[in-house]
Amino acid sequence: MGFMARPVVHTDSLRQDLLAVTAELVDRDGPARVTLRDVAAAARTSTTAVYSLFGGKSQLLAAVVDGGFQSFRDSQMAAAPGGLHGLGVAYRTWALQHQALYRLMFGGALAAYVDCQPSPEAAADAMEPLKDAVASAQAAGTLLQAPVEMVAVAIWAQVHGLVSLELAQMGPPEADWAAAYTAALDAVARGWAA
Amino acid sequence: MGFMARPVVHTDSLRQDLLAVTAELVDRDGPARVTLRDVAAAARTSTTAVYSLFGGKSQLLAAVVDGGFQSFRDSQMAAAPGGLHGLGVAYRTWALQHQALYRLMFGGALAAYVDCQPSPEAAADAMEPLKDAVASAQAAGTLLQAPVEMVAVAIWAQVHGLVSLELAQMGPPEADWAAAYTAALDAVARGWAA
DNA sequence: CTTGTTTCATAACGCCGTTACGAAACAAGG
DNA sequence: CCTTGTTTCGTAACGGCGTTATGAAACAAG
Repeated sequence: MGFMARPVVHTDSLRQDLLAVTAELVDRDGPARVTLRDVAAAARTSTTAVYSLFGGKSQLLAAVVDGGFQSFRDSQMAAAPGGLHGLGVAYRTWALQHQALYRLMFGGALAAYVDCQPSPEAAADAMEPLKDAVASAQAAGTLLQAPVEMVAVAIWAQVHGLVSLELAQMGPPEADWAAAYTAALDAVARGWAA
Repeated sequence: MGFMARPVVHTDSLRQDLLAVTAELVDRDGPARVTLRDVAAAARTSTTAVYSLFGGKSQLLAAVVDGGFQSFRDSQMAAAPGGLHGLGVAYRTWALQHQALYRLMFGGALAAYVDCQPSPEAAADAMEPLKDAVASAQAAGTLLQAPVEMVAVAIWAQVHGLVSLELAQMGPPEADWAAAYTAALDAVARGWAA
């Protein structure tokens, strides 16, 4: 009676390979055209690996989304010294550099095409640098005294809304999104000023 | 040699039936779970009708989205007398009353899960009441003098971003979205004031 | 080398969007 | 009235998807 048998190949290293490969395919072909067979082939394994390591396509995409939120949070933390303005600029920069991922992170959850909602903690963690900046500005007396979460979510919604419309190509076709973005950041600064 | 043969059943009336049925299914089950077979069965026809009347599932969903934008524009026009604040309130009201449709209209285009992008004119028409209100406020001297389209798209992005985050259930779990929404509307008014 | 046990790749299943085919439904001509 | 011709659409087949079941592969122990 043997205890262990066939050597394990569905290891955590393969798990991260699958994550990377999936993120790459999402970025190249868009979320809709990513199939488990392609993912498995690109990672030199079979579709079974996705099921033994993630549970299914939904969970795989959800994990990719979570990774996206972590990357996004890192970029926000790196931009934190720049204050609210720096965070806003970094937000759009990251989104434009990871368009397909951003679409999946927010559009996927919105459209509910796949139940690939991020773990709530991932989204909350990504918002923390913004909340800190809001609290700092309030402490410095430059920002209106209002519940931190409310101000933060409103500012987040402003930048997310602009990036979202820009990526969805809504709004006027010849829109100068960069100009609109900076103008909106200024308006936010004035609107929430103490 | 007969000219006309079998009576035509794939008429424009059936076309609108399909639109209504699809919108209903989208609203009940979400866009992901809508299948052509279900749509055809609910409209008492076959899937062929979708192809002869729309061209395929993508165009059917795109038509539903266009109808959504028309309905949304009507609601905005009805709220136009209320000025910018009235438009903002009506925006969220409509979105909450047509959640699945709103998700499809904006999330679908964002995630690119289906190429169901609205016709650019439909989205542009829906923004016209807002642009008019911006122009009026500028003429009245209560709003900052800046390109109308830029101000309008920024304001739209603010309300869209908040509604989008609320529907995607992002942000703090016990958030008071109504309060955040009105606070954001006030901040917008201050930020873009003349 | 055989046995036993675990692990994963292959193949099958059901459902989807899409398309090809043939029956259905009528106008005209004998 | 029946046959012919023409147009139209419902049915059935096809390829591809996510998912699942099955059996071969790969080793430890006896």
